Amino acid sequence: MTDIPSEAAILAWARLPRAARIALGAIEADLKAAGFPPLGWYDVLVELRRAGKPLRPVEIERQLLLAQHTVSRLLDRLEAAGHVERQPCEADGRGQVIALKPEGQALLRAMWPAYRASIAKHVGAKLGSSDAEELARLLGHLLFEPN
Amino acid sequence: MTDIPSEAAILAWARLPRAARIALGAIEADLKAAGFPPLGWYDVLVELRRAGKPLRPVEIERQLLLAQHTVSRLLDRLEAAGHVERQPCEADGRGQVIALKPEGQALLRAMWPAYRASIAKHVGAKLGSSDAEELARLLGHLLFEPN
DNA sequence: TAAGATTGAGCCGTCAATCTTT
DNA sequence: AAAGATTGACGGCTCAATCTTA
Repeated sequence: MTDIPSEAAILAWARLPRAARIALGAIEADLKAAGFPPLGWYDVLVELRRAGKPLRPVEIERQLLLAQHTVSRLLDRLEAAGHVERQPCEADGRGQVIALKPEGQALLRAMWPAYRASIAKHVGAKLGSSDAEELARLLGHLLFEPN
Repeated sequence: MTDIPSEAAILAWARLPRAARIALGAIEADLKAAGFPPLGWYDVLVELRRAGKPLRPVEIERQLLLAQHTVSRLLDRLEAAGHVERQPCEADGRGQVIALKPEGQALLRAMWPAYRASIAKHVGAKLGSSDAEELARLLGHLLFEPN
């Protein structure tokens, strides 16, 4: 494996964080204007809902590809806002388990229509549907290829 | 234009910030391990070198798609580290002009081999060259399509 | 020793306000 | 009024250390 990336790889790399920052900024601005919290909250809550049961913080970390301390502080805020609850973990005394509260479920339901519309506006409208599929596929390579 | 994005658009959106965060984190970790500063520094310096002349902060903002205050603080650090110099702007008394110093040029030259190798490892190695081209093209849609 | 999780300190980006010049 | 740029206060992420249990 060479140390010299192709020109195409360099260009793709240069655009990747920029495109992510622009889209994320635009979508978060929409949500904020509608009175909603940052997307990190949504990501955690939706993960809990998908699981259908309380999760360990370490499971959330792996799913969202976030660092331990980042998740820990995110959970601080979510708990303070009443969306989740930390419970002792029966299976492992070191750990805890994070339970989704009804308030968190309600937040997910309230946010989704605005979030969905913002995705349509800032992502969907800029890509044909075959382009969107292709983009998802290529990003998947970056996410799932082993180092 | 609909408020309902396609499933493909939703998936592409979900992966975009995650892929960017993973790649950025991995590349910055490599650079940091080699004793180099964050990539934001490189981005600003390379923009100044490409221009071949001092730039206004507002030009840097537009090129890097960053906010005014973000660039202002980045320039604080770059100036404190001796890589750039703020000069008064002759054409517009409100503004300034940012000049690249030899130390900044030297940092660019020193960083590039490590940076390039890290791009190859974390981006190039995960995409075939036609995939890299395609990814760059699709990200371009997200970046350059009007709102 | 290693793994799950938290915490204090510090850095960086953001918000809102401000200043100067156009 | 509007545009370029900066600044104090603050929120959130990161680093390194720490604690507890496996």
